[in-house]
Amino acid sequence: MPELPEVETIRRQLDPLVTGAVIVAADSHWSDKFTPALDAVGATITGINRRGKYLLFQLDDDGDDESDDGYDDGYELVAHLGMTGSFHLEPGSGSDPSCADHGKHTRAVWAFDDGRHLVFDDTRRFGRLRVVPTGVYNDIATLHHMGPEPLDGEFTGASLHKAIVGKSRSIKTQLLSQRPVAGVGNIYADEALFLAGIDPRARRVGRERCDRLAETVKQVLAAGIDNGGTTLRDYVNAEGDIGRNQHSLLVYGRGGEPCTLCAEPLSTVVIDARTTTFCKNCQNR
DNA sequence: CCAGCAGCCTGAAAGC
DNA sequence: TGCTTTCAGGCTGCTG
Repeated sequence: MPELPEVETIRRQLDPLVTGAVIVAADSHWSDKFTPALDAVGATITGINRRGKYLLFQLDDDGDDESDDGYDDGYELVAHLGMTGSFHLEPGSGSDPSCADHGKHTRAVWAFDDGRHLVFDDTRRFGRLRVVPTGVYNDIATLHHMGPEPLDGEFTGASLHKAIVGKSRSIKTQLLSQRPVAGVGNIYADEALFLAGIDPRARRVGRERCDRLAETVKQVLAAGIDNGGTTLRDYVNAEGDIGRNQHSLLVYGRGGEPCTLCAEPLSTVVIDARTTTFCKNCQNR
């Protein structure tokens, strides 16, 4: 389940390898979640950015701006990995890409002018692809309303508090909404709430606790990146390797095990259909 | 506008 | 040649 650290790990690996490549052909799974892959044909990849859990492949549409459509800044291939998405490159695969020639769960393939293929696999098909004018996210609701990047300085206890004050949903639900802060998923939400001493079911979190939570969100995401992401089931980076951060998790997936702070058994509850692990003793509502 | 929830997906694991 | 049920969950789109 790729969250910000996993997506950032992939971005860092892929960016130097695909920058400058020209997409000469593409193929995709029939679902309209993936057919937008074909819209990138003809473009040159000028780099990869990331916003929250979304990868943003920057596309230069070859200088053909005669249409004067107001989108001189080019386009972006927006990719969300969903639960099980992954990217990798295959060398020298030719200019006639076909998903069927790759893995059983390959959902999109882009052929480059040098013969390499960029391959997107996604077993459960929770991922999505779109090509949009750069920065125009009106049709991608979560991206359009995305909160600040957690590691770039804009995200603070004050901004977190401002984003959640007056809302009645649990703090964990709000973190997962991507609106108070970008890129936090189930694993890192549980970890950050544990370190901040906040019960994930809490519906009122004051300013001081927001200060703590903002710090622990940054802490767990930065550690996740340093460790190359968390692999519990499916996640692999662009080189096919698993992450190492699963060895650093303090609560996620450890229901029933002793809390590392007080040794009481960790509790498991379901919040919004997501398994949630926390310590009733160390985390307060 | 917000809160809540069904639906999308497949394979691994558990249950019988 | 085991079948069935449960579980994992990010996001979309609908309802109230």
